[in-house]
Amino acid sequence: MSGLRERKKQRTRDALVRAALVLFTSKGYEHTTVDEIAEAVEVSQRTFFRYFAGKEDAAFAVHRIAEAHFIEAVRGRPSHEAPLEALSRAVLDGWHHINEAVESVVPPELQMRMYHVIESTPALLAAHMRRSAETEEAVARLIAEREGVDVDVDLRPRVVVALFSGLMRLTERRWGAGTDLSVAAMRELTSTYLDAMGPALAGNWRTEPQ
Amino acid sequence: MSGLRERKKQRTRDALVRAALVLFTSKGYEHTTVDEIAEAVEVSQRTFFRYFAGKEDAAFAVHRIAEAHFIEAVRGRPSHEAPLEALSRAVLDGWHHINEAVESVVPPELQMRMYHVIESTPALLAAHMRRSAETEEAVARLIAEREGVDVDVDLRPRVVVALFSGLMRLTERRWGAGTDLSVAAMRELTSTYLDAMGPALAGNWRTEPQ
DNA sequence: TTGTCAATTGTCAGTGGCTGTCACTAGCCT
DNA sequence: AGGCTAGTGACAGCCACTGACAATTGACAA
Repeated sequence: MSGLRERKKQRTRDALVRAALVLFTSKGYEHTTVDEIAEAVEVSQRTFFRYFAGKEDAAFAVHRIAEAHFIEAVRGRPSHEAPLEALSRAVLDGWHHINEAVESVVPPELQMRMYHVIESTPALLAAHMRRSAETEEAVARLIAEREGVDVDVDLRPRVVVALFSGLMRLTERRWGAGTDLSVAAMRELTSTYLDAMGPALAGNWRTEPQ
Repeated sequence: MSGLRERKKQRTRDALVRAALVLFTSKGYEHTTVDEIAEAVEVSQRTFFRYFAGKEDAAFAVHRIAEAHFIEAVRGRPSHEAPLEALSRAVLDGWHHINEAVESVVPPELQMRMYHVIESTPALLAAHMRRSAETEEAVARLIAEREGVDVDVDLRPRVVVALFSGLMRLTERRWGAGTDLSVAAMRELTSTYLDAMGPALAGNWRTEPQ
């Protein structure tokens, strides 16, 4: 199964991710060079690029795990839940499981700080948003499947997901801007914003201030 | 007013934008080097970087104009319109004016093809989404002002804008994926997706298929 | 006009991300 | 044991981008 070769490879990869995150969160993403990451793990720069497509790729190594878990969480929602409900619960319930999966590679606190770095580094934020857009497409297909409609004919799957994603990006942004970077804070923000959806789409805000 | 110096600068800048767009749309963004752009306008590479923060910045020179126009369009909406209505109309009506403003710098057809390049170039798509996020914040403040609420207390401004933006990104993506890159096509897609908002958020899709 | 100042530009040198190539080492398989 | 090959290091090179300094040129006053 897992020969010496493969295990060594996995260890090198994990070490690179950890070293990268430690450096990114301490000196900042842009002020960290690939050479420094490679040196910290005692491999050549060339080897770093054999594991990661680029510096950016290393920054999202952990994030990738979280995304995969979110998709699985959506897939696991009981089919009687309405689309928006399923998405909301997948996010709210998913956070704990995501953290479990992640901490086998890096300490959770490091990952939380990395979120902050991503949010405050333009290049990483941009990459993050593009990645989210890709996830969006996958989730839209999932929702379509759940509801038994054709994603290329019925607009609703992509529309709910687009609306939901817009809201989640807002939540992330507000979470990153704050000081409480805990999972609990994220959960609370998420439901607060979800609850604000209805009122925000209401026709007239002035007759009934919130 | 506009001395020789300033006019010359403007001409150089416009020439750089045009050269960049022509090259980006013909050879692709990544296969175009800054040297080539500079050479096409007969300035040094260093000069290019004095006009633009980077290659990416040149790619969005036109886009920037469109964004500013959208914000103005929102500001110009009569105050009796509900927030979502104002945003929708600003986009739908805005397209024509945006095109007018843009064509003084580059031919509209070139700009349309550039949209396509942005949509299909990961690095540019990422940058585009980050830029949109910044616009989002500005629009949220505008809406808050319109409705006379505090953007840091009332969640609704940011929420409508987040939802609306999610939908607009979806529209852009679908538009870019299609073959009809006309303004008319964009307008039609926009209202189609806007109309799908209600049904998509409805609790149960199965009882009443669309 | 002409001299002076300041803005604009070109040149040069250097950093850092990223890639291709090639030889070498170390795990794997018969 | 010995050949095979994945993984690696070393080196060279491309390109985006930046800082420093010198040359040029428009602006403006004497």
